[in-house]
Amino acid sequence: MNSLDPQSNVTLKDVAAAAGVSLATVDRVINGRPGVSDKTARKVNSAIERLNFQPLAAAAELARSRPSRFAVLLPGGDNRFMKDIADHIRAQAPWFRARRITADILETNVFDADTLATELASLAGRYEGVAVVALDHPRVRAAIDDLVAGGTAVVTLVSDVPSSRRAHYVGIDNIAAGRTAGSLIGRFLGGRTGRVGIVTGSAALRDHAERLFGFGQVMAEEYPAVTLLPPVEGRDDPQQNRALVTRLLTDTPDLVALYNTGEGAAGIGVALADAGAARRILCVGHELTPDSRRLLLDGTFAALVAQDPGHEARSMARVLRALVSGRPIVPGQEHIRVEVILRDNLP
Amino acid sequence: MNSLDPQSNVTLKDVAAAAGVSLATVDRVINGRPGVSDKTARKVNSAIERLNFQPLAAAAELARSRPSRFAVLLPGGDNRFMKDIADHIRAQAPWFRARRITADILETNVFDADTLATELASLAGRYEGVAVVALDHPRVRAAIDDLVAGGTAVVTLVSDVPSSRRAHYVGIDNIAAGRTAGSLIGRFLGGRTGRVGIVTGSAALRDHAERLFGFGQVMAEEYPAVTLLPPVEGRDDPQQNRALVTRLLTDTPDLVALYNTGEGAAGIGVALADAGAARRILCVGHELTPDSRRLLLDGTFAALVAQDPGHEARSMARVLRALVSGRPIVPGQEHIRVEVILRDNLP
DNA sequence: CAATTTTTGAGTTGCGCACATCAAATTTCT
DNA sequence: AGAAATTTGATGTGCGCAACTCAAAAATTG
Repeated sequence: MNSLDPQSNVTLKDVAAAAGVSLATVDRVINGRPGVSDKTARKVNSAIERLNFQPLAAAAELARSRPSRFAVLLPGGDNRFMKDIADHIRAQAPWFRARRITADILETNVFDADTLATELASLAGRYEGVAVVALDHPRVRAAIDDLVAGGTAVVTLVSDVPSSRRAHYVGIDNIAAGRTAGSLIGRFLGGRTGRVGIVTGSAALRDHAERLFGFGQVMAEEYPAVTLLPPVEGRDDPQQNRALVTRLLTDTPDLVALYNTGEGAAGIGVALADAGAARRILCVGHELTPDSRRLLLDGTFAALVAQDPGHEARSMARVLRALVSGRPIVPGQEHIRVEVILRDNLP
Repeated sequence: MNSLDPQSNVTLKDVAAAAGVSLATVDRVINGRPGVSDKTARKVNSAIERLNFQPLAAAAELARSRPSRFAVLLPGGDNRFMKDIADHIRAQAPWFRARRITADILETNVFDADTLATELASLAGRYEGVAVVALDHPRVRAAIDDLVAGGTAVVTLVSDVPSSRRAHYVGIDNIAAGRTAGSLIGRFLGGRTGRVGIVTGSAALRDHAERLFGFGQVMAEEYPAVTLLPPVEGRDDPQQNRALVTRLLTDTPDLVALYNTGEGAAGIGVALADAGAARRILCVGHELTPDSRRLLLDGTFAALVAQDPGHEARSMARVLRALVSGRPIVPGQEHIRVEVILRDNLP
């Protein structure tokens, strides 16, 4: 038998007794208050180690009881994936409430660096924690760094700004996601040759760009017999995507596959259906939405590479809380997976 | 702007005032204590609704403060996946400790219904919550039902006993997992025909049997040109698997793919390497272990269908806690996904 | 109507910790 | 040495709720 945590009734009082000091001193050490000599601090810390003291989360929370304020900055517009994230954050309401956290979901134009940077700057001092779907741009990076310098915990969401001082990135490795899409297309083609069309939202978005990069990497390395067409930009808009794919289909007789790095799968579905090519062209896209789900079920898309917006919403909340209240982050738990969704493992 | 939880300082006192009753009465209603008339109970409940009262988790926990005891019954032996789960449960120690939960990890022979049933019966009264990797057998089901009848919260882990009264199943849909493996093999074969070998642990295990079922379903429906060989049982043992696969390779000239429903991938890898067929035969297996990871990286396996043991360990803990302390379960969060792992999206 | 039962109020205690305050002890400086 | 600064102790309060007890009020009964 393997007993976890046999007897952990170790309280601050026990620590104080073991260290031969008063409760007040233990409190000073633990909460980093001034006025403790190094010697006593060491005594206390060693007692904590020795007794394996672990503060009771409930009591600490209750006693602290100053509510934390979080802000989540999401792109406006009608991006379905972002709406899903927002919904999952709202679904967390009980979790937030029980922890005395208020979360404001703010919409903004994340595609404009100035707007985003200004918006970020306006949050300083008003929030303890900020999550942002960020554009990777020097001005945005500076705004993030300023927030961090001001004592605000900042995490990036879905799209990262690696060079900034953000404490954490909640999202997937988009290069790996692109590689995964590439491997799926390469494998599914099973030796067939021809051209592969690429529909992307915008090359200016870091996540899309990284997916393209990973995709190109794998195709070049593993499937050199397949030719990649230059990416066409549809801004994640179904109408534009439809027009672009229709043109691809007429211009490219030997088109064998399509890779969509972003949203707007519905437009691709319509274009393929119109051309009667729905199940002849191999399609792989990203993110699970009502549209992409439908196209996966009817066989238009062979697979989706996705990230779980619910997991991201919860991970964001946990990480921000951990950051502002100085508690540990369970490793592994916050790793967002690159998921492969076929018709058969649809959640 | 979308503010979550604008001002939720609603406490029991507020509810009492709003309902025009005393704190004691509110407490009686909320905690189901006797001695409250229907009329007052309704008044209180409506006040709770109206004010959107949500008990502060921390305070409730602190006040309750009777430690909960959980038991986790895992199969003994050297199953790597089970060891991973155990490790992830141990990694939860701080989480458990902070919530005054003690968890005992018990090993037993889950393959023997009598042993397992006896073991389960012995837990009655000693634990508030039990998680068990269960064999689907009438005697085991009866033991689970007895535990539940005695007031113990029971969840099944990894392998379910659907007909029992367990409150929850923490694990994947194994039929979907088998279907996913089937689709991967079918797609990856890309029109090639031939025979597919199946290596299974034991047909007596519900999870393996369900995977076989799902796999067979997809292959029959979607890829009728491919012939499935009868499954061979290797008991998840690398040695046996090696021998079985070696025989398959010599006996079946037109073997094009292998499906392993369980563990022991290492044995398959050795057999394939010995026969020089490592990257010629398409292999799909289950679960991510050091062995399967290696074989995925070196190209022997094309894909793995997996479940996240860390997620399962955490989900089990959350669900048990929710069950014993009557708190809500966040839907979605406890759904264990059927993951597809390629070389490119290895975690 | 009185006697009983049921329902409600009022209050206390404690969970373990954070965060004060004030006084006492100790060390450091002049 | 005395004065000043630093370090420590003692003690209290409150966070919001659970879980009691005991008495008072109301409703039900004979």
